[in-house]
Amino acid sequence: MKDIKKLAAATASVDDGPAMPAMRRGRPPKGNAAEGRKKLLVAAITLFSEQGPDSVSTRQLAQAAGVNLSAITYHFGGKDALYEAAIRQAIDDLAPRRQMLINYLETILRETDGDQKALAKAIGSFVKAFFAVLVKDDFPLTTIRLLMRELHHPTTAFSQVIDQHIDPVQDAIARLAAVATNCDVSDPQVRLLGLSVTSQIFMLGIMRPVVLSRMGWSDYSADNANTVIKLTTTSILRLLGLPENIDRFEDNDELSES
Amino acid sequence: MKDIKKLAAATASVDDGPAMPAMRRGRPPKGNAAEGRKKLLVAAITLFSEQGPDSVSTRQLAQAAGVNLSAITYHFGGKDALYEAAIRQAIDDLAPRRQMLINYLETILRETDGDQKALAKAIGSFVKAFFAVLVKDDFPLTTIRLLMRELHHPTTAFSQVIDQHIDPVQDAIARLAAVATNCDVSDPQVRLLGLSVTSQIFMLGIMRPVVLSRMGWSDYSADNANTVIKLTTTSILRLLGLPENIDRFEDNDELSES
DNA sequence: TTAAGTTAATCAAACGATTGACCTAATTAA
DNA sequence: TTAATTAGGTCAATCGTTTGATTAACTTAA
Repeated sequence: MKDIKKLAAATASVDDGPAMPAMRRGRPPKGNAAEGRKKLLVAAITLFSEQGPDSVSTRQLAQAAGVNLSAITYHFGGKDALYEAAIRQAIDDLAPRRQMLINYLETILRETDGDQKALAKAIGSFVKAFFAVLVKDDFPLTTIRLLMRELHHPTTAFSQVIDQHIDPVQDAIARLAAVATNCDVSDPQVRLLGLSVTSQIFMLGIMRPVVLSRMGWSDYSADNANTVIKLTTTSILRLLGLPENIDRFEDNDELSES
Repeated sequence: MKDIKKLAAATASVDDGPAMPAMRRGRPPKGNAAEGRKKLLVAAITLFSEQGPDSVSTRQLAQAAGVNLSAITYHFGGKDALYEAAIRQAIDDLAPRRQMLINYLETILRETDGDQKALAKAIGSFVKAFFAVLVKDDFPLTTIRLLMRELHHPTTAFSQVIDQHIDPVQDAIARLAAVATNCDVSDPQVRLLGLSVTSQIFMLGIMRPVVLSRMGWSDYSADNANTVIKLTTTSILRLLGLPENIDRFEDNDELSES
């Protein structure tokens, strides 16, 4: 009975979607173990960065990963567990860049050493450099979007993202804000200011459709990026109460002629 | 056959969930027509403000509205159509407040008439008044959240929200930003600045879990609100390049009207 | 032999939508 | 005036899909 069914099914072969390199069966050789697991994590980061666990189906995940449906249960135990693993993976993937960012900010603080003017200039350079990195092809936009989504729609993974990604970065930003505003790092206003400054950049991503619509843009490329960088630099310096007389604003801001 | 089934079902009576006032049958009297429609819209605004159409089921909507499942199809044609109707309703519900906000901003512009110092003071008062309104019980937080969600995860209703809610308000803010920075309203920088200023307020809502976690708060009440208002006021004035002379504490705003 | 992993088939639950029976105010016809 | 009809709406039951998860058979390196 069963054998008949199986045979029939074996010859059936419906659609396989996009031609995938056909997962090899059997036990994997020592070196490349749990390959399906990795493929699932990559697919999960991509899909969950756009849609949230409720709106992404296990079948979508499996197909995107080129993996059998049951691999999710086998490797992670279920969809929700896969989501948490993806968050964890995202945090780890970002570790090098996170550390670089923190080091950069610490370096600025160390090298400007309280000189407001120098600090302002360094931050201006930083914003420019940050956006330059942001538009590069290898910038992990998707991974970051996943974490942002988790922060916006918290699940059980929330505190992990806060503890291991947000807090370290925000602490560094707060230290910088403290120096800029001549306040103590422990001052609540300084922490909040750090978030304000950060939101100046992230607002462009979070409210992207609104910004593009308002500006009449279709993306952030070329000239549009320059407009954004110019304003963001000014905004951040102003938020921090730093002088902004550097290379920019040759036009009508400081000297009101009318 | 069928009659037997129906009778059996009639006496079955499983669970009805929370005790609802039991929708009356028959044709409604002239005055109160389409009552179920209205109840569905209210429930839709509430549920869709938190979860997005994909994650809210028709059964959830029907139960929250105290209405039969098929009422959704009957009144709107389907879940997606109900979502669009809810967006439309939200836009209409916000019309009075939207107009008041725009009028308020226009009044500020008219009455300060280019005086930067007066403008700064008026904006300071505005922020204070805005937050005062924000925390009142009748403030339509849920309705606004629905529109924000649509902007963040655009569907077919996106352009409606932009055209009828965002653009009018942002245009008014841009006019104010133009005066504050001595630029032309058509200047892209001014439009972007308007969005920056707005995001200073909305960031508190969008990134609420992050802000609360970073600040060690459980909500925005009392002292926490004061901290927020203080920083937001300063931030907005700085973003607009306006003087922040004002004594932020124990200063009575001229418009105590709410 | 076992350990590690893949695969098609299958399951119960939940999903959006539809149906036909039912109910009553309003309208029309006799 | 009253009886029939229609308009507007509710309701339980049901349909076909999709969902997340499980299973048993299969495959190959260790």
